Amino acid sequence: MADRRTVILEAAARLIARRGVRGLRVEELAAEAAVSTGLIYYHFKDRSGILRATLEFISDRAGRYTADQVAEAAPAEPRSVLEETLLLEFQETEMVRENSTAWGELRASAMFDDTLRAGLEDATRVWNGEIAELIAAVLPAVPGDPAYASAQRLTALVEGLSGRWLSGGITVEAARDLMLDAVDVELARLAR
Amino acid sequence: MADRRTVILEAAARLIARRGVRGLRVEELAAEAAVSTGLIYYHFKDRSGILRATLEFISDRAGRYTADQVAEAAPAEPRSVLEETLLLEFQETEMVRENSTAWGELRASAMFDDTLRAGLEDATRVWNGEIAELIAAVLPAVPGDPAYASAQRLTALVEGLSGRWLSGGITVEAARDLMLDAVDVELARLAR
DNA sequence: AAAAACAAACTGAAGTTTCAGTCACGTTAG
DNA sequence: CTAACGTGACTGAAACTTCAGTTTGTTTTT
Repeated sequence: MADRRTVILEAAARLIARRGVRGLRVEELAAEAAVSTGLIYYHFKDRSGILRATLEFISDRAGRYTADQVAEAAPAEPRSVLEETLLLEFQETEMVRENSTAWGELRASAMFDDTLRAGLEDATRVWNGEIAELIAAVLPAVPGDPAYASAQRLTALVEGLSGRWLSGGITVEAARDLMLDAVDVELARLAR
Repeated sequence: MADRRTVILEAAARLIARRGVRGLRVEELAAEAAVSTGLIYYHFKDRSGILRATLEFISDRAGRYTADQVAEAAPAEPRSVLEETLLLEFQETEMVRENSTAWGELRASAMFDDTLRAGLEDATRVWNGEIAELIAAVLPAVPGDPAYASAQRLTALVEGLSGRWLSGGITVEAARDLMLDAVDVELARLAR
């Protein structure tokens, strides 16, 4: 098993997904990680330190699983790579749900906690960049700027749709359909 | 001045926008509304009752200010009515920022609080319906279903972009530009 | 028209619970 | 040996909720 620090972070991600940042109790985190509260303060300065570290942990993990799954798949046309990558965020698996929920929570928390903003922005920029590159792979003729704008819209839409999915407003399937159409719409526009 | 119950709700919206749902303290709410803590429990059963009532209050108010501002404006082409309506959510005014922030907070909270979901879904459905109608006004030939799907994408995008705006990721101007292009993209697709 | 009864709105301090953070004291690996 | 790792009971402040009682306004009685 991973070292205790990692165990704590995994537990934090799980708990944030289940109860939200607002509902994260240090004592409960200790129980979930099967660890003492003292150890948590040994590894992380304070509650907000836990959150910051968890954000980093989650975005690392998200980056890893998207990269993995895309690499795993048979070499496909650029377009379906783009679609698959965006759709990875809409799956009924524990890890995706966990990551998405926690991500949404941290995004929401960042509105009131400056210390979270920097990390969130970096992660968002990286994500936008990845999507922009995938778009460029589909339409090499398109200059970078419009592609990046499309990427911003698509990733923002992922977040918006995730919010609705996770708060019970729509099903994963509906979210996937809406997302696919959005890709279609954006590419058609860029191709013009 | 409005009755005390309303005063409390206005104060709650202000405070949620300033400190977040998690940061809402009943005592602070009492102070902000210039009211005793007891009165809050007199009008709302408990803390979560405050949140539920505030959600309702906010979505009513949002409905009102969009309707008002659109009605106020000189009769315009349907297309710009649609654009204006969506852009109303991206303004650097106190009330819009307040509504958007509080809305985002409540959406996030709904992921973990079932009692908030119903209200949120209703409000979302109404909003989608309004946008779908505006789309139909621009393109009367388009059947309702695709128009509603476009509306869903556009409102989800509003939420996604709002999240980024309010957590400092992008400026209002950037959000507005991205939004306008999204309208363009969606309409172009529907017109096909 | 004055008094009495009643109800709704409201107060603020006290009771209770919850929770982040600490500390004195083990345990283990190098 | 010792430094890093780890424990869990404890603390104090802060927060939610309750409640006994006051004020204000309305209705009924005499």
